[in-house]
Amino acid sequence: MIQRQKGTIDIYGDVAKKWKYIDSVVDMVMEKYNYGYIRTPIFEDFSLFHRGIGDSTDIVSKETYDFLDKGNRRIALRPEGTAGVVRAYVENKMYGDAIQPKKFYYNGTMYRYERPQSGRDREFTQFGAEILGSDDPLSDAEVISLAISIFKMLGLKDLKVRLNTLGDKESRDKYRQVLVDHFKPHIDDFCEDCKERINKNPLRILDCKVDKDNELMKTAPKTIDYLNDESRERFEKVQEYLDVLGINYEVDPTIVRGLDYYNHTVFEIEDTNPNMGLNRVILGGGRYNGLAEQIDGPATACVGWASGAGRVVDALEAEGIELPIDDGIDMFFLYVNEDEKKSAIYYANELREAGYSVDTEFTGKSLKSQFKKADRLNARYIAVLNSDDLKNGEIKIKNNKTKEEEVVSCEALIYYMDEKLNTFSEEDFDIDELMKTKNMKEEDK
RNA sequence: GCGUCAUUGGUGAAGUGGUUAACACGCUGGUUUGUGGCACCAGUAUGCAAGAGUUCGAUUCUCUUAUGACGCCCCA
Repeated sequence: MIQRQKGTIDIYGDVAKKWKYIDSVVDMVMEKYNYGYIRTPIFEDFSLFHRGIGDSTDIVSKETYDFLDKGNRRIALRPEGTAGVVRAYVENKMYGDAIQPKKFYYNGTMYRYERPQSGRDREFTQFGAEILGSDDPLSDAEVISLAISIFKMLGLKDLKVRLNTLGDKESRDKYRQVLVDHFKPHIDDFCEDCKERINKNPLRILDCKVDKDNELMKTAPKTIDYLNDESRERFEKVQEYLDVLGINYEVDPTIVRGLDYYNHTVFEIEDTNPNMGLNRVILGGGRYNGLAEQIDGPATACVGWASGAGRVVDALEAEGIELPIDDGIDMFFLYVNEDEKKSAIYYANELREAGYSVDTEFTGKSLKSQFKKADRLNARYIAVLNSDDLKNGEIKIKNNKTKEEEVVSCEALIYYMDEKLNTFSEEDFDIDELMKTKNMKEEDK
């Protein structure tokens, strides 16, 4: 049997409805914040992701999903969304557009050649937002606020925003050296991995799981103490804006980014619900003022984040949040013989064109099993077609909630459904009441 | 790339070196010859991830491969 590829998932049924709902919330909130949808290719030239990453991590050597195509081009499946967006920005010379900065969002699949584990697949979906062309601290605060808006809209409550700054390049380099000086003399007390990290990526020692209780961890220098004045003031501004926006956050000096095009603000949002697995971070982002230049574009100040949709689904699950997903169909048609079947497809089609969700059986099974199916589909109404009724130009409609049956004339079927299912029926929509409140508001003015 | 544990029908699963692979749900049909969701009855894996080996004989033991869960590395 042909199986699905390692680290990939099939999403269907009720789970697919969740994903679709998340997508719709993302679209809606992004639009509110005036971020334009951008869609870049899933595969790119390998060097787009390779460039500037260097040998300090395993990223290139083992985690990029790459291959040679038939034209001997080295292709990489995108491991993240930002590089493609920046490439598109540079290639299409968007830095020349009248409206600046550019604000984009994306939502799509990403690929990493990794061993699957909890919260980690080889193909996964991320949505993300980027602001290209602004260095103002407000842009940092805005993207965080945007992220919180999305998660709030979805109903997530157990959120924790962790914030840190790496400072500018000068501060960053200085800090790195101080950190090495701090750990180096005692590195023998640390785990094998940390002995590697001291040379390759010293910032990562800070979030080592093995040595987290080591005394040197607690006394380790903090990025914040090695910022130059400009970087410090910048970080304070970001926090001021977050305060105005009413966003709770906590400054956490262990949040780092390995790649050297990152600077200044970095942040993560995690779901602290105990039902989440070990991988609780549902969003990560930061400022990457160095990236555009690395791919031969003009120096461009950028900030953004990406969120793993799969982990958001996990978080919704962990918090036990029921999404307002419309379930069920408006009408299910039952029939037994061929003439009734033809009427069923005819009227089903009419209702569908009138905007109702309708289904019917392809093969006439027993009435019993058709009733069962109507129940499973959560049909609000059931049309029981009967040759004798049809001869009289009538259809029997059963309300599947109250079990009441009514005989409706065929021509009036759509009007009948309009009356029964119209969401703007007089019961829920009292125009007089609305006018009253409107007038009151106007009086207030 | 490394490690631990797992893989039995449509689903949840029990089980054993030996001629019929429990039980439950679901599904199909019937009791009820066109009004269901209840009840009762019947049917529903020549098959135990794939391949190889050990054996008189393997779903059960061994090895390889694949996949899954979880962890390490890494996490752009």
